[in-house]
Amino acid sequence: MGRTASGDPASLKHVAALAGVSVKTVSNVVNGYVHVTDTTRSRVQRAIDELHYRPNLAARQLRQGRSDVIALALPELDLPYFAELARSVIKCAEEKGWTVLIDQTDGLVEREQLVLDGIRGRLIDGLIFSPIALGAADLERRRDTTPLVLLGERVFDGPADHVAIDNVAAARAATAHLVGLGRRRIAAIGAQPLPTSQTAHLRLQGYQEALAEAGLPVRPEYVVPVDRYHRGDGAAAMRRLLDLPEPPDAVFCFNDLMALGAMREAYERGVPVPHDVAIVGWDDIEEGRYSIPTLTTVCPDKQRIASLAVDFLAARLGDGSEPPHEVTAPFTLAVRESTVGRPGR
Amino acid sequence: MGRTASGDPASLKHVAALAGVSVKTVSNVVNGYVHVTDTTRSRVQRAIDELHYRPNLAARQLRQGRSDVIALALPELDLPYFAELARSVIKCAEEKGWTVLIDQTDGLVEREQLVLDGIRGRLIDGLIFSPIALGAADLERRRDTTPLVLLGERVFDGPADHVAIDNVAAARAATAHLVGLGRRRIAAIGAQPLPTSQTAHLRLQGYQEALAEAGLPVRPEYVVPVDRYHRGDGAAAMRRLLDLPEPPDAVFCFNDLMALGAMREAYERGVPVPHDVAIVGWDDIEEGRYSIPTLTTVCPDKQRIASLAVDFLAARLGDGSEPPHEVTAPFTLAVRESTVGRPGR
DNA sequence: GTGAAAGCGCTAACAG
DNA sequence: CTGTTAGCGCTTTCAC
Repeated sequence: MGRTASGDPASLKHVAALAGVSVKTVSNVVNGYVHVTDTTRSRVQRAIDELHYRPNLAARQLRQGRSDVIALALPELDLPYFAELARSVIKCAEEKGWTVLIDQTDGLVEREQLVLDGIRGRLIDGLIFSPIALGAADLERRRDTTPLVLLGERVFDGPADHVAIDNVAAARAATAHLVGLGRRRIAAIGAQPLPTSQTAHLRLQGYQEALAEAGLPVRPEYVVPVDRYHRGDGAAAMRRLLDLPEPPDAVFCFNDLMALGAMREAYERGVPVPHDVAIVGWDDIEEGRYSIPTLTTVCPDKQRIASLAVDFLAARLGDGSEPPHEVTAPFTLAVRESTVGRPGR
Repeated sequence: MGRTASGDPASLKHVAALAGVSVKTVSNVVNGYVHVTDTTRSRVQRAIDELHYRPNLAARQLRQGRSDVIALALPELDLPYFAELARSVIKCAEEKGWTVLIDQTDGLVEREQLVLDGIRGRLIDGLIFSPIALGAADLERRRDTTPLVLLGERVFDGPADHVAIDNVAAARAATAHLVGLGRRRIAAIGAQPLPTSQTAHLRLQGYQEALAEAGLPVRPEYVVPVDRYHRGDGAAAMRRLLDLPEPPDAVFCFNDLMALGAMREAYERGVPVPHDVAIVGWDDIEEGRYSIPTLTTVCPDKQRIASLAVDFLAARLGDGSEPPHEVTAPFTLAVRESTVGRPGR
């Protein structure tokens, strides 16, 4: 056995001593350098195995100035959209040899501010951030220099890369689909009181544009604001809509979770979907492919979004000199039972 | 401006120079030590603010031997059960001042092995691991000394802390519930061909015990194996069951996702749930509270599991000398529409 | 109360 | 091809 008979982890020095070589040689072997004799290599390798040597990443990072760790900051991990996105980001990052550390902001201003302030102190090489509460001003004010890629709406032409989909166009497409089905009393669930929420604002805009195009009025009572984008909020909003003297015959929900909540509420009230009320969601979460009925939805290309974000970060880490990117990821509209009913029936 | 006029991040030395004190004093201020004059403190603080100083966590870790980062290794982040669990773990860890880094294993042997081998170098202080493919033998073989807490089934009395629920009892309760409703042809979805899967084995055992207690036979054709625990697997399994000459009048699915898939399949075949076939799941994911019909399910106390796991790790990090803990978290059975139908109808 | 110096484990630079 | 040295930024002695 080597010097580290007890539990204390072995260092390069221990391995070098056991193998009878210098630390540099061990380092060369560990890092897979070519200029090492096979005999030396195998001798070192044996020492490594014997001591169960693992490189100390903190020391390496201190020396090299990078950790190969990036942070992914998002509101809630148990919101399916973000969970699916996180899965893709982690997968893409892994291909680059990066580890992902998760920051859960709960969409709270102070948490998001901390993330932006670089709370992770040089621990991370880069940050992929999906802001909810923070707006353009907060981002402009940022002093931390950690490379940043923003996910979600394009809030401004700031100093950060940005990956988003065309919210207005997608919202217009979703609403137009309902119009095309002959629906005339089309409501929207997901407006947000806070002016910071670009997402809600843009989707609302697309909704209004589509109505205008169809010559339909925008009825204020058909635009329902919500606090969060959870199932319960969708259900509550639907309750309000169905209580109206003239309830809508279609509802465009700004995310799938609310759409699912709204469908559940319709079911409880005995209102058949899509016959009496058609429902469209947004996010294309797996759940909507198995719900009863299945959910028509706007499909942002999540894998694409994830890979673009990771690629941007990679470019930024390569040489910090490129101009900010802004990219619009593609989307499609998946038409399912919640608007057109069951085929062959 | 201080020495770091350009973008290079400021170090303790820079701050010390600007404030006209030694690095030690700055360190004292940063770490909130008491023995510092108010005047000194404020002077240092001003320098910190001016230079936007952030401590270098890698250097601190190298010196202190700990990073306050833990890893959470689980199969897939977009499986709602794990997403919800991850959320809780991150929240609990945060209360301890820890950051969580996610390792996604996809349930693959090699990935799980890497996690266990301490691939993270000394980057992480501890590991919370939910194994799928690895069994007792692999865990026994582990050489890495990073404190480990296992989530899920108690595969063995090994050298690691363990948090799980009583799978046999919960499976028995779920099956007994179906028996109590008068169902007599009760199937099970989720058996696993691999002998390593303790989870599937234990749940199957509980199912069989409950049938035996009720004097019902265990029909081999009613026990359906699956590859993964996804919605699609549940749907496929249900297809097989409904194709039987004598289809079951109840199905116990080993997780919610498969139950949801099974419900969808029943719907597509025009088989009413729960009238013709009652369905029980396992995990109590949020989705099952809004599905149509809502899903009867075994509810493991996820928050409890998360906090126990984090607490174990904390104890282990405090002084590495305690004996391994094994704790059984509580569970309940949530009875919903998928077995008893809609109340008041 | 504050300062000076050593060293955590590693790799970059330069010798040999 | 391999060895030596220095130093990343921080905290931890130990002086003062």
